[in-house]
Amino acid sequence: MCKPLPLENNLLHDNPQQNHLDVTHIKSSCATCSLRELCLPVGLNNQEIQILGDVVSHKRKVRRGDYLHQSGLKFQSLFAIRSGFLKTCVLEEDGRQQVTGFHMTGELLGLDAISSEIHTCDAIALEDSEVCEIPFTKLEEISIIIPSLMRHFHKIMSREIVRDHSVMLLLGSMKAEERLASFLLNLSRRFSMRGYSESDFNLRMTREEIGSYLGLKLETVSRAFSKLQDENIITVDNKHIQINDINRLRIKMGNSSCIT
Amino acid sequence: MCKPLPLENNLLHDNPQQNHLDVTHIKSSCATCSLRELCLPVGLNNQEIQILGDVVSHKRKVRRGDYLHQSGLKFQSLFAIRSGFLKTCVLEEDGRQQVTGFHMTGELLGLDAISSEIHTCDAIALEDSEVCEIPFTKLEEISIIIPSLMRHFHKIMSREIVRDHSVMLLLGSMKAEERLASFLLNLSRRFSMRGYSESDFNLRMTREEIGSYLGLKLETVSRAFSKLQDENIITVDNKHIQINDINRLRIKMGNSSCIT
DNA sequence: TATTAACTTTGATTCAGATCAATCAGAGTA
DNA sequence: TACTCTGATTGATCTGAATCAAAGTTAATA
Repeated sequence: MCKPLPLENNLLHDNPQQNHLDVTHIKSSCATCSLRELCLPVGLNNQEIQILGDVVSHKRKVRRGDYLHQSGLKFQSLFAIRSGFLKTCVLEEDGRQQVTGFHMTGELLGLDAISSEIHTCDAIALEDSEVCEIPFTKLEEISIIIPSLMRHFHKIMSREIVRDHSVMLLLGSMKAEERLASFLLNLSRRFSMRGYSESDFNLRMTREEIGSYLGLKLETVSRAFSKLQDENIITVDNKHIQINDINRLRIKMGNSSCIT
Repeated sequence: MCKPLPLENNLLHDNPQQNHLDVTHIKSSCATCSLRELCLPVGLNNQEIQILGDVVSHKRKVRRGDYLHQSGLKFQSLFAIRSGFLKTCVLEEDGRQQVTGFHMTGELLGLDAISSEIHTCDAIALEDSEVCEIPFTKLEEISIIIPSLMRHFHKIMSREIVRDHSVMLLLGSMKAEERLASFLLNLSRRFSMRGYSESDFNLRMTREEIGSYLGLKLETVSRAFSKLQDENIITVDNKHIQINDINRLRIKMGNSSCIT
């Protein structure tokens, strides 16, 4: 545990090249553990790490199926995922629901709640997970003391906006199979960044949840899986996915016939 | 000109109640003009206004059809819209395009570019517009001096994330007519917040651009307009829209028969 | 003002994905 | 071991939106 993984949506990376600081001097308590992920490559000195450590101290476990936070509740803290896998979803009064994201180690949850100080979506663990709670007021306070942290935080928020835009592109202009290909490639890349196989992984979510995220019905998701398997691009065994030909999968995503 | 409008996605409003500061002492140069929108209700003192004023000094005009910024170019500044109307859109190598938003007075553009310091989308004026350029590095610098400004900036970024999530909900789970209803209600509210009629306005964008934003083809958009007109909910005369029954329009948006 | 180009509407047809339905597989649980 | 429940697959059918096509309208420009 506590290995310094390369992560994509965390407070950790400004850019990948800055990834080599020696932090072996940090005691490996669990709080500090996530701290390493949070502050590592921002280039903090010991004193700054100490300051940040006082903020990011509270750890929390979320069992599979439980809420990390719920829409409508007061916002206090951001959550940095230490381990596990969660989904976020918004839902309307009329019961309409939309999965807005799947989140894994190193990613930061709760950004949407900053504006109104009330959570606007639910975060639910898809497997037993661990998060570090980061009281937001305190984070803002120390941002003033540690400008590089502030800068990094801004980048994380911005990255979330970019991600959302690419989901909008997907939902607005891709066909079912293209959406699934895009989804698998995204997961693949994120697993790979964390040191796991990019071509062999287990899905944590159901077909229905994938469908919600991709704007498709579960049957359509299932059919798209089968289609990709028939073409020998992937191998599907329930939740276990193997990517046999990642290039062809990329082509599946890209070559829209409808270049409207 | 330079009237202090109530705006939704700007540096101005923390919440609507804070809207009554006397800023008549500020000289009404055009830069300061946008400044009033930018800093007003964050509760800054004169000295702080001065500091901010030095940052938000450069004004820029964008003629209809011109780019404010283009995907791929280096990011330097955020842009606060002083007047006019713009669209932002992302496009893939394969020509796929997606309008990610329509933006009006008081809104802030360029947030997506903070993460990579390169613009990830195009911003194009749909009518002659004026923006204030805000060098981002400087904004971050003065955020350290003026914490309430930083806090406000975080809320703006967060609000953009919330907005994107609601577009994802729209694209992922609404039918054509519901999407259009939702779109019109959103415009209506935003015009209304700026002191314009909520029930009578002119669209700045084409059916095709609406379609791109809503994940529909232009013909479908046109048909949805006609349908709403046939039901006497709205009156459509090309780009001129009148909402005759805003409640029924709300129902159109909400009562999905497909509560899956 | 005439001419052209861009945009909008409407109709006919097609098709991708939703819906309905049945079966199957796997994970718990009694 | 059987039983139940949830989730996945596959087939048949239906439907909303895309596509194709043809006018009609508006705005831009000479």
